[in-house]
Amino acid sequence: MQKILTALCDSTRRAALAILWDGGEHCVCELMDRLGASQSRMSRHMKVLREAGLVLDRRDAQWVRYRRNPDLAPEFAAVVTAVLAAEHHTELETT
Amino acid sequence: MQKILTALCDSTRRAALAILWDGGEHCVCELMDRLGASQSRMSRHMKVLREAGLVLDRRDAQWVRYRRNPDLAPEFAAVVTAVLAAEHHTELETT
DNA sequence: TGCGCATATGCGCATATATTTATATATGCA
DNA sequence: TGCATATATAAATATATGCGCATATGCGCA
Repeated sequence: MQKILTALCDSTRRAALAILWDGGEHCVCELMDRLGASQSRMSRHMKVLREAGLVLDRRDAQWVRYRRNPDLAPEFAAVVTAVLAAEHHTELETT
Repeated sequence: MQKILTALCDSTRRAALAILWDGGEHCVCELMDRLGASQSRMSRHMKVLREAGLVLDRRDAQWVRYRRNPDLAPEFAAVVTAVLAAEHHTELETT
């Protein structure tokens, strides 16, 4: 629980989760580009998400592809979904 | 959003929220006792919750009574509820 | 084997956050 | 007014977090 909330407490990590949450696979370089984050920064953030159990990674040739962890306990998945939904909601208001 | 997640990122604050989330009013001294927190610590934690918009306070004689903010936007209330539910769930597992 | 791309990590710095101690403020009551 | 209770806050300190830079590692390809 604590690790998950800590992971959710950073906007770059939430943005990465928002991209991954559809279930697709995305490599670190794609996330870097889309979020405008430096390489080391992106890598570290993904490590936090991985260690919180929110995402899984898989090496594919020279890339590492991240994806949502499908085995995340439902009550934790609900937290992530609620946070992403709330953020999406407020973004729409701000725009 | 950021303030709400920061507020949720501390176990003492989550425990206080769990007590307040039923809608009742509770003074700081009660929260101190129930959570085993020192006075200044409890006061600061409640300030974080208040500034995140999660709770409201009201002075009643020499006490300050805190309660859940009923006007919290539903998408944020959903986040809090999901977090408290997840925590409650894991507590049951651990016990 | 050597090179280049993709990713991870150690290190140091700056900033944020939490905690304790001490003190200040507000209220009720004698 | 003076004291007790309840709460807030300031100062000092410890700890955590995020970041960039440099470097290491893994992989494909020539």
